[in-house]
Parts: sequence; C-alpha cells; structure tokens
Amino acid sequence: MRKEAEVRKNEILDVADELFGKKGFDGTSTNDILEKVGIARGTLYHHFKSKEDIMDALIERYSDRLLGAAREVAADKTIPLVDRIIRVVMSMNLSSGSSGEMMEHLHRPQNALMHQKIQKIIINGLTPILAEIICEGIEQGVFSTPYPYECMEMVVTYANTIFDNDMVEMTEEDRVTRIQAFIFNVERLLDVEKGSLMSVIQMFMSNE
Amino acid sequence: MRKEAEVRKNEILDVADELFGKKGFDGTSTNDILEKVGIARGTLYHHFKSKEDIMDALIERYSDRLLGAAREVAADKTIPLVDRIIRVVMSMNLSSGSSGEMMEHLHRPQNALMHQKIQKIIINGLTPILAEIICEGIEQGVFSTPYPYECMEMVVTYANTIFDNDMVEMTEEDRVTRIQAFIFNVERLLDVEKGSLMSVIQMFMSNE
DNA sequence: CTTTATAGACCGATTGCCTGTCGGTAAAAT
DNA sequence: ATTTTACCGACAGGCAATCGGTCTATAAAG
Repeated sequence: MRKEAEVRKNEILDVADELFGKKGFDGTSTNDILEKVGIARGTLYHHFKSKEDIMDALIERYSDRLLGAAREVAADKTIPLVDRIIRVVMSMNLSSGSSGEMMEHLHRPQNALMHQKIQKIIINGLTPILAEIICEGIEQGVFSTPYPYECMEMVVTYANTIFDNDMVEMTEEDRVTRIQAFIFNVERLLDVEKGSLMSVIQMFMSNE
Repeated sequence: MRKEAEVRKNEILDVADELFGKKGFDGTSTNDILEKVGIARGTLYHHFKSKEDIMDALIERYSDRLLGAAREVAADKTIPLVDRIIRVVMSMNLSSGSSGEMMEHLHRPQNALMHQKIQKIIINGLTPILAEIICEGIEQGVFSTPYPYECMEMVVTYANTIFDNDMVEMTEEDRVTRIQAFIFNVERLLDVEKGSLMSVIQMFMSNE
C-alpha cells in the first residue's frame, strides 16, 4: 500500500518509539521495526538512511513537543514566577502524552546514546527557558544573581542527572534528603530567603 | 604461548584501551582486539565473557587508579584546604598516566555507554572525597553548608557534564564566562566571600 | 483525452560484518 | 595420573545496510 512519505515516516517512528521503549535501541533490530510496520527492508531505508537516523528523528519529534509545551507555559506571564517555574518543569515531565514510550527513556538507563542525546536537548533547551524566567525575577527583585543562565544550567544539569537516572543509587530516604538539599542550594544560588522555594517540592511528587 | 591469566587479561585490556580510545567501543570489533593481541577468538572469550565485560574491566582498572590518586591527595592534611581541593580535582584529570587512552573517553563523546559508566564512577567516587574536605572546612569555619555531600554532588555533576563533554557547545569566550560563573556559584553554595575561591581557576588551565 | 515521462514509494535477495559458542588440544598444577 | 586452565578456530545465528529493479501517481506532451 502506497502512502505519503510523512505518513509512513510517522508510522515507522511510532513503532520505533514503542520498541525502543520496550527493548532499548540495541535490543531492537531494524527487522523488528519493519515487520511490525509491515513494510519491506528497502522501504525502511528509503525513508531513513540508518538506524541511528530513526533515533534522531524520534528524538527530534519528541523534543519539539517537550520544549514546545515548556515554552508555552513559560510565556504565560499571568502565572506567578515560582509557580511558573514549577509548571514549566512539570510540563517537561508529563508532556509527549499520547504516543510516547519516549518518557521511559528519560528515566530508565536503557540506551546510553539516546539518553545522552536527550540530556543534551534538555540542558540546552530548558536552561534558556528557565533563565528567562529568572531574569524576570531579577527585575522584580525576587531573585538575585549575576549569572542567571549558568546558574540554571547547573540546576538543570544536576536535577536531570541525579533525579531522573540511576546515576546515583538512592533509598527513598536519600531521595528526600537530596530534594531538601537541592531546594536549599537553589535558594542560595538565587539569593533568596531560606524556605521561600519550598513549594518547588511539588515537582518531585507526581512524576517519576 | 601460554601465559598467566592476569598477564593475558592486561594485554587484552591494554589493546582494548587503545582501540576503544581510537575508534570507540562500537567501532572496535572483538576481531580487531584479538588480532592485535595475537590470540584466537576462543582465548578472548576464555578471559572475558563478553565485549561489554572487557569495557567494564577496563573502567574498573582505570577508576581504581583515578580515585586512588585523588584519595591520596585528599588525605594529606598538610595541604591547605582550597589547594587540596584543586589538587584532588587535578589528580583526576591527569592521572592514569602511562597506558591510558582512557582519558580520551572522558573528554570526547565517542561512546555513550562508556561515558555514562565513567561519569557514574566519578560522581559517586569523587563526591565523598570532596565532601570530606568540605566538612573539614566547615569545622574550621571556612565553609558553611548544611549539605556538604549534596552540595559537592551538584558541583561535581555539573562540572563533569559541562566542562568535560561536548554536552554544551561553547566558544572560548563562553567557556571563560562559564568558569567565572561556576566559581561564583560554588562560593555561594559554600557561603564564602566572593572571590575567595578564585584560585580554583587553576583547575581549568592545564588540562582539557 | 490519451500517451509518455519523471519522481518517488516500495520490494526482497544479497553482502559482509560481528558477537558469542563449542568441542577439542596441550600444558601446567596437584 | 588426573584435574585444571590457557588456548585454538570453525561455526552458527543475527545484524545493518545496499542495490537493482518494480509499481504507481502525477504531470507534461501530443
């Protein structure tokens, strides 16, 4: 059955998304994908030049949704600053919604390469969004730092590495301590009163 | 030629070290390794149960040297606190010395899995060493934080991700700003006078 | 309105690599 | 003499990617 390229591509990406999520990138063969889609070998390579190309396309499709949602929330200036930060971060952890085993990748180790690529997107994508909000807070006299971008980069990098991976093995108790410490440290970095960012604790509740 | 297991294993690891460094883990075949060592296929799999097992052994051999050197420096209480921190970090960036293309892995993207495993070792190995020194500083009234461990975890995670990878693309100018911001942020985290950790800038000079 | 031409979606046999296995040999060690 | 262990290399099974070729839809030419 002949289909338009974009349609076929998305069919392939949907299947790849599911299989990579279940069995990991290395554990999924191109055969697995093309059989499940119901196409021939040549068709797959007509649409994608390599297996890694499929992964890259998947990540791009995914990160567009992810950062799009985050940017939308960030732009809504009616939401108070701290709330907005919380909701931006939570939009990252919840979005992609419908067809996305992709979230699995974020939290499980699974495939290192995919993980690395996604982390790169999160660090470079989320940091400017948050930095922007921090700048707004600086103008309002709520936050104070000469390095809003680098500060957020540190926060995003740390949180993404420690809270979303198995990079550090933690008991539930460890985790609670980490979260308290994290909030305390961010308060210091932004030069705000101790305890004033406590509501940020929400971010660590529902998700993960 | 029959050799003792440990000798043979190290021969294999030396070659793997070199080839993984040059061509990456995926780009290196077990054939490449066994040919260069001059042994048969079966021999390789007699000593290591899989290709990944070789990588794990390599990482362990490497991290033993790395953290050993760091711990040694950290234990020398004759060195002033800040100097000791600097030297601990620099020992990580320079050690492994002789037979080690391994350092390459630290800085280049190359292979994601190896990178991930090494990062895990650095975060979980270096953090307690530095936290210990910070605790000493707290007793002396030099530093002040209720969360020395988590604080160092953040610092190590960030520095290792941003300064040692291509996670973030930076011009030389960006890099200088990042370093200034980094020092500023660490000063805030440890609650010390602005500028009092300026000597830390050394860490970013020689290496990388 | 028909014919021809071009592009691009699709096919599947084939190539060449790669990892890991296994039965067997020979040399130390006990 | 028997066990252990370093070593061998053919082999099986699976993999990604290629390539010549087919079929179909749309557009241009007659």
